[in-house]
Amino acid sequence: MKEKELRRSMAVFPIGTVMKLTDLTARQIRYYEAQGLIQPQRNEGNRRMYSLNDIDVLLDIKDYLAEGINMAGIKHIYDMKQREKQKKQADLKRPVTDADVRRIFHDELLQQGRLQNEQHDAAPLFHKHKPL
Amino acid sequence: MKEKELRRSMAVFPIGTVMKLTDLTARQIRYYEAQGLIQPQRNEGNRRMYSLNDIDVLLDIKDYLAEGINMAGIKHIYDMKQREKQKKQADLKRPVTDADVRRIFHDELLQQGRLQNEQHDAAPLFHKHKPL
DNA sequence: TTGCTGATGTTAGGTCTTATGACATTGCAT
DNA sequence: ATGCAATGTCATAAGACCTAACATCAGCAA
Repeated sequence: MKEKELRRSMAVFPIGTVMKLTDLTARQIRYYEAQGLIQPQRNEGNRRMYSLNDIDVLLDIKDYLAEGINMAGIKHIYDMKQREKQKKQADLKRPVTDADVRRIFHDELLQQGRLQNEQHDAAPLFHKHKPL
Repeated sequence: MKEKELRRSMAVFPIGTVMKLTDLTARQIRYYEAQGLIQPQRNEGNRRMYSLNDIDVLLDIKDYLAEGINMAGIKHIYDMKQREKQKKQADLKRPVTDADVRRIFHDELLQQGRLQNEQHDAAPLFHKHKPL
């Protein structure tokens, strides 16, 4: 599985190809990058080069936007995914100590607090269409 | 399997990416195209766009050349592959008749004749390194 | 309504990449 | 030595992409 991941993270597509594969404009793709949702590589000539993973993220963003979730919400979702990934990595690398258990509990409580108070943050989580 | 084939034949890579993935020069890649070994698509701006299949072929060409086989030999190999593929397709579509058997025999005999007389053709089959 | 903000469109000027065609080079094979 | 196969190199033109700035337009707040 390691080689597959590597292939999926190889930066091989210029923005023109990504535009066709995702049906997004260059403006949108660069904007999502500016929002920190993707981090394409650059080639020697300073041109953005995207991986299959990048394309997956862009397609997900499209879906989320279509569902009415705004950038702030999408960023939140990716922050969560990031945290989950890190947690899994850590879990694989060393046994869980009592201190870990306390920390995890603490983190989770913090997380719940954040979610409940979302509307007080910089931007609302939901937007436009499909009101809940 | 149909979708996978489709993906492998999608023209998504510009020549710069292909150069890196295959470690061939643009000159070489275009030359192999001129020899009919690959048929990359063109985008609206007339730029060559390559598929994963194209890249496979290019990597194979590299190997064949490293083995000392020249263009003529490589073309021959790809002609054979082409014929095999067509034969398989045909076999799947209809039962084999006596006429088919005769034709196949005939073709194979012709093929053998060509191989034996290769040195009388335009170019020799083998080349440089690794003499047999 | 008025004004602000988020997401995207559009444009301009500059740089990088690719296309084509020609000529040069290198190594075999005759 | 000659010829051909495979590749290098160069010039010119055109296409793709970059950054930065300003424009638009819908939704929301005051």
